[in-house]
Formats: sequence, structure tokens, C-alpha cells
Amino acid sequence: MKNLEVARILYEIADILELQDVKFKPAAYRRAARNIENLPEDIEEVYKNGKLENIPGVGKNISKKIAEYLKTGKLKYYEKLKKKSPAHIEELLNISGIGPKLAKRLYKELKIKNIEDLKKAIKQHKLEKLERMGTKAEENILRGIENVQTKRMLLGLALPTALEIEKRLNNLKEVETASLAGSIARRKETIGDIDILVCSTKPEIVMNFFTKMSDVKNILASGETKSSVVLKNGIQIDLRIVPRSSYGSALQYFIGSKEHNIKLRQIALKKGYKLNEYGLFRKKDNKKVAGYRQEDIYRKLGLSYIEPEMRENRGEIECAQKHKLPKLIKYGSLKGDLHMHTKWSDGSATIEKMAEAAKKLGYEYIAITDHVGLSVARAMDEKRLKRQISEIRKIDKKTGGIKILAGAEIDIKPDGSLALSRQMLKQLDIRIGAIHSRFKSSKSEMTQRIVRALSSGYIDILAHPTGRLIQKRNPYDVDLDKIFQTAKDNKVVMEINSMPERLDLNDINIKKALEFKLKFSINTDSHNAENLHFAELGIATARRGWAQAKDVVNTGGFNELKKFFTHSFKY
DNA sequence: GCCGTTTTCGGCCCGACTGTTTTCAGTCG
Repeated sequence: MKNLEVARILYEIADILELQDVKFKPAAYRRAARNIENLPEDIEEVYKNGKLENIPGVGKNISKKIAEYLKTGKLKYYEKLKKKSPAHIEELLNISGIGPKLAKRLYKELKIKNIEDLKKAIKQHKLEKLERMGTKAEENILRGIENVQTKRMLLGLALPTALEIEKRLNNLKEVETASLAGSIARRKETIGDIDILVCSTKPEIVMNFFTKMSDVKNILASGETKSSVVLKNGIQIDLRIVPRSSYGSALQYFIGSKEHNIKLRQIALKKGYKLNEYGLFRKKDNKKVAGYRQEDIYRKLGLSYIEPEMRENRGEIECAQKHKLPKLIKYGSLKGDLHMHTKWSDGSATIEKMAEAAKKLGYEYIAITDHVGLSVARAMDEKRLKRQISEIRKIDKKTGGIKILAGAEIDIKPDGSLALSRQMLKQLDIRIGAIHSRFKSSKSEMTQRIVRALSSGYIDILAHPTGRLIQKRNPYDVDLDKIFQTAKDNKVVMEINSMPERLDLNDINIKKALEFKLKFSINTDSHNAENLHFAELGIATARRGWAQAKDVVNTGGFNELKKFFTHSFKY
């Protein structure tokens, strides 16, 4: 899959053109790059089918360039651009506070080419001596450098803090409403900072409370309507206060995404409106026609209301125009969890403890799915698995209020065979297949390996189907179309793994799997009782992938589940 | 370079903030 590779080159072209003061082309290249980044299909497939120009933002010229790159592995235009540009100062554009103009000045006046040079120059206070620059500017850029070097945070790590602060603000009597905004409101898998929007008539009191919270480490900015702090845990929070009359439009604006908002504004313009964070205004007389509630804005523009998780300009606006948006799966709608580990393999809790915790979440059922067939993760051998199954049956009878299913996470070996005998496979209620080794196999090897496993007839769920660990390990190279088709043919369910660093399948691939009419199971892959809460992250990801309750097998009650897995259930 | 339910040419989202300077260019979200 070369989508990201192609997108990166287009981004770089955009940066270089921007540095050359070329107008509009940078935006065009960035738009194409963004859409390729978000493309559910493999760009090589799109190219082979001659459909490159169907990608929004990709026209004749860019499609030719993509074709050249995919065919030859090179792009002459790009090579030439790089040669022509005086120095590779594109790196500087990644720093918040530095745009094309400043980057060029830094190079011209101080010979600064990259972040390293820049850091040295700041240490010697060379920047503040430049015209129209000062100490503040220098400090800002230094902070920008730090931000480039700190990675984005996992949603699962930031969300509890975000919800806690949101609650604190809502408990304040001077606050009418506080809501999360930005990427965390859209439940993106990683976030840069937490945005919170507050509606209040007493902004000073709210701002004072916010900047003086005991967990604030330092205050970055503190004004009437906007403040920024960094918490002791390193998370940055931006708080904005707006009046009630424009709360809806402000929320709409700050939730984003940027791409979604740009599209929305274009629609507004065509319909004779102007949209900004203060409201939706009629162009001819500047009369405000919406702003109090987000719903009103969407309605005035002829759209159904779009849930924040969908606002990525991935087709949701077109769907909303036709009033054909899917009804997304709701938070809290899972009836059970089908993937978790216990002390029997690499988990830390007992079967009983996991069952009790699941019961507290209101679940009707869980499946215990410890590892088998691995040399790591304290995986069980067949003898131990046999003992565990009878133990699970015993505990299930003893424990009221929740059904405990006997399952296993079975290693898919490099040749695609399963690391468990047929005889044992037949005794399990839920059989999860998973890849744990040779992540760097070729695309064809990995595809064959998984296809063979799924075709065995003994796999009910494919766990973490792409194997990625966010910001740590790339997804393995695999032909997802083939995997999805094989899964469809063999009635294999795709897992949406809810662990914060997995979220696998991801949003884009969920949307793609839906085109194959596949079913999902939102599982936590818990290794202790607390992990069960991560299910909400899985639901968030499912929502970002446009999944509905009917697409997710574990939104159904026990009888429904039993019917679905009727070929495997022994229960 | 892309794109069209005002268009195949002439536009391309929009406003706030920041720092430095005295009227605004540059950058951001």
C-alpha cells in the first residue's frame, strides 16, 4: 500500500512550491495528498483501474505524476523541484509559528536549513536580532520545535482527562455548558491537544478557575475568551468561552475537521450564506439565520445533522445532502465482549474477576480467549486449554447474571495453518485467529497466510486485522480486499480491537469493510479488569468508520449471538 | 493544479491572534 508514500511526496511538493511563492498550487497538491491519505482503496489498484482522476482533488496533471511514480518509483517533476529549491528548508514548515515567509527569511539571513540549525541560532539569540522579530517570537518558535518533537497522544490516554475537565467545568455554576471540541470530540485515534468550549456569561470566573486548577503545570496563554494550559501529565488544554447565541456555530467550527468545515462553507456560499464561528449569515443583509444549535446550521444548509465522529470530509456531507447518513452505533450499546485474557495466559486477572467486572458494565456475556499456540505470552498448550474449558464451564454455572463463553486466541502460523488441533477447535464457542509473528512478510505471503486461515472454517473472528500499533508499528502489508472477500465468503467477523494503541481495524478500513457487508465484533483484548472500559474507544472507532449497531455482532443479546455463531457455539 | 446545480475560465474558506510596530503581514486552526 503506497498511499501514504504518494501523499507524502505530494505534501513535499506543496511545501516546496509554497516556498517558491507559487499561488494556489500548494493548496491543490495538499488537497490531493489529504484525499489519498484517507483513501480506503490501495492507490496502486486505483491506478491499475485507471481511476486516479476519480479521487477528489486529483486531476489530469497530478494523476499523471502519481502514475509516473507508481510505474517507475520516481517522479521527475519532484526531483527537479528539489534540485531547483535552494536548500531543503521544508522541514522548517513543520514548526508551528513558521510559515513560508519566515522560513525563507531564516535561510536567507541566518543560513538556517533545519531544526538543528534553528535550535543553535535560538541558543545564541540570533533570531531576536532580526527585523520585526523579538524575544517573544523566539520563545514561540522554541515551543514550536518542542511540539514537533513530541508525538501526538493516544486518544485512550487523553480521553479520561478530557472528560474529567469537561465535567469539572460543567459543575461550575457560572458555566452553562462545557463541551469537548476539536479532534478529541471527533474521537480521532491520536490527538494533539484537548479543546474545550464553554458557554458562560462570566468568563473571568471560569478562566480563573481553569488556569488555577491544581493539576495545571503552566499557563501558556490567558485571555478573556481563550486560555491555554499544560497539565502536570503533559496534556495541553485550550479553553474557549463564547456567548450562548453562537454556541452552536462555535462548537461546529471548533469540532472541525478543517476539511469538513471548508466543504461546509463552500456549500454555504453557494446557497447565499456565510458561515463562521459566530453563526450562519445571509449574505445579502448579513442577517444571522443560525448559530444557537449545530443542528440548525446543518438544516439550513440542507443537510442532515452529522455526528462529530463522521466529520472528516469522507463523503458524509454528500450523504447528509441526500439524507442518507447511517445511524451510527451508540455508546454503551455493547452486550458483551468476545476477546479477553486471564491468568491462564498473559492476563493478570482470574476468570471470575473478569466476569464480575463485565457484569458491572451491564454485559450479558463474555468470551474468555487466552492465547494458544505461541511460544510467548504464556500461551496455553492443548492440555491446559482442555482444563481451562472445563474450568470456564464450571465458573459459568456458578456465576449468575452473565454467560461465560469458552474461546481462544489462536495463533495463525506463517504458513496459514492454525496452532490448534481440529479436535480442540471444535470444543470452543469462539475462535479468534491472530497474527503474532513475521510482521514484515511480503504482501502476497501475508495475504495468503491469512486467507488460508480464514478459509479453514475454524476461525470466527479475525483479531486486530492489520497488526498495527499506533506510532509504534506499521500495519503489515496485506491485500485487505482479498482478506475482506475471504472473510465474507467464510462468514468471518472482523474485530475492532479497542486497545488504545491498536484501534484495529481503523476507521478507514471499517468503512471499507462495510462495503463488503462484513460484520464486526468490538472487543477489548483486555489483559485486566480495567481494560474492559476501553470498549468505548472501539465504539468511537466504529462510529468513525460509519458502522451501525446492526453491523456489530456483540450489540445483540445472547440468543442473537448464539444464532450468529451457531456453527461454532457449544454453549 | 483543480473544478463547475451561477462557471471550461476565473476563482480558490474565513476570521482571530500575535508580535512588532504605529497599520499590518504572517500564521494558525
